[in-house]
Amino acid sequence: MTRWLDEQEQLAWIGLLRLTSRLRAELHRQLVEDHGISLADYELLARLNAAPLGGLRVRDLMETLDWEQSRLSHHLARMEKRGLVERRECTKDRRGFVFVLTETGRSTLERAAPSHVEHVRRLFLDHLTPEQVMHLRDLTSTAMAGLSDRPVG
Amino acid sequence: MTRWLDEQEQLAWIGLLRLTSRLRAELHRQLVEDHGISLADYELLARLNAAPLGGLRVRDLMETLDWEQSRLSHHLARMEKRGLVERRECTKDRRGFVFVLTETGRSTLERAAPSHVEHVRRLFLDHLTPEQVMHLRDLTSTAMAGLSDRPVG
DNA sequence: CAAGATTGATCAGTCAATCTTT
DNA sequence: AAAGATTGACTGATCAATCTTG
Repeated sequence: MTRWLDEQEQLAWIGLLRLTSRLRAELHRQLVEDHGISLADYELLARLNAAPLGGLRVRDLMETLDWEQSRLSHHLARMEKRGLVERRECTKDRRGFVFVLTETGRSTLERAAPSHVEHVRRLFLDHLTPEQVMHLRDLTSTAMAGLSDRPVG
Repeated sequence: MTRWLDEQEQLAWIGLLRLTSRLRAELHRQLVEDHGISLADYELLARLNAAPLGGLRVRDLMETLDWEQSRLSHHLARMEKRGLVERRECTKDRRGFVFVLTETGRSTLERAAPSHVEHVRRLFLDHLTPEQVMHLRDLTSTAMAGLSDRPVG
């Protein structure tokens, strides 16, 4: 009864898992060695930087990063200690906090970004045709949508 | 000078990272809840099971899983304690070890596999067209090749 | 009580050092 | 010395419990 994966499906699926874990590992190493921040740090800094007013609530960060609440909370606490982000109390809703980049956080991101993006290209995007990039964009957006609106069970 | 990612490239790249981390998380949770094993456990059991004689050396597991040596070593030690795999000394090369599935390991895998594969389909593959699956297979294989034979620096 | 978020315990992954056999 | 693999210490992620405000 089980609809097992045929060889092509297996190649696609296992390949996807292996590819992304290798890419993450390489990009992580590069960031740690060259800029002293982890890939997770980078992603968080980048989201804060892209935010309209340079700050986001924990709730919003959770959604854009797709992290668990406690992971985010622990991570923000560590980054705060390291002086990369700053915590501010929420004016409207005193349950929440807004996190903003510090000057150190912003300059670290600005120094790291060019080489990081260059690595993303060299390790990955440069090996694809423009059509493949467009296919990938469609595929990820379709698949993410499929993941979100599936039945509760 | 930096070749920044345009909007389409960003959607493809960020989408890929988010998609795979969500898929991993969901599949992991399902395996833990339903079968008491992690996604990492599953992958390791599956590789051992697919091996010609039901066993593999640590070195070979490292390559097919793309894990660090010490991660694999720690993981194998834990799985050995839980009775999922069994360690055997290598006859030809006494530096190495061969790991094989125990009866428990094999039956755990056999119970977990159908629902796991079903989840991979429902969460991911079912949302794609057959063409998209073939594109993904090509893309991952191209990208993995590109990752491997890049210059040393 | 629900929503926003933190805390502490525990477990998995990584790095550097080590041990044994070739 | 190099290859195959393990170990211990440290960092990061997850789970359940908790705290505070709405």
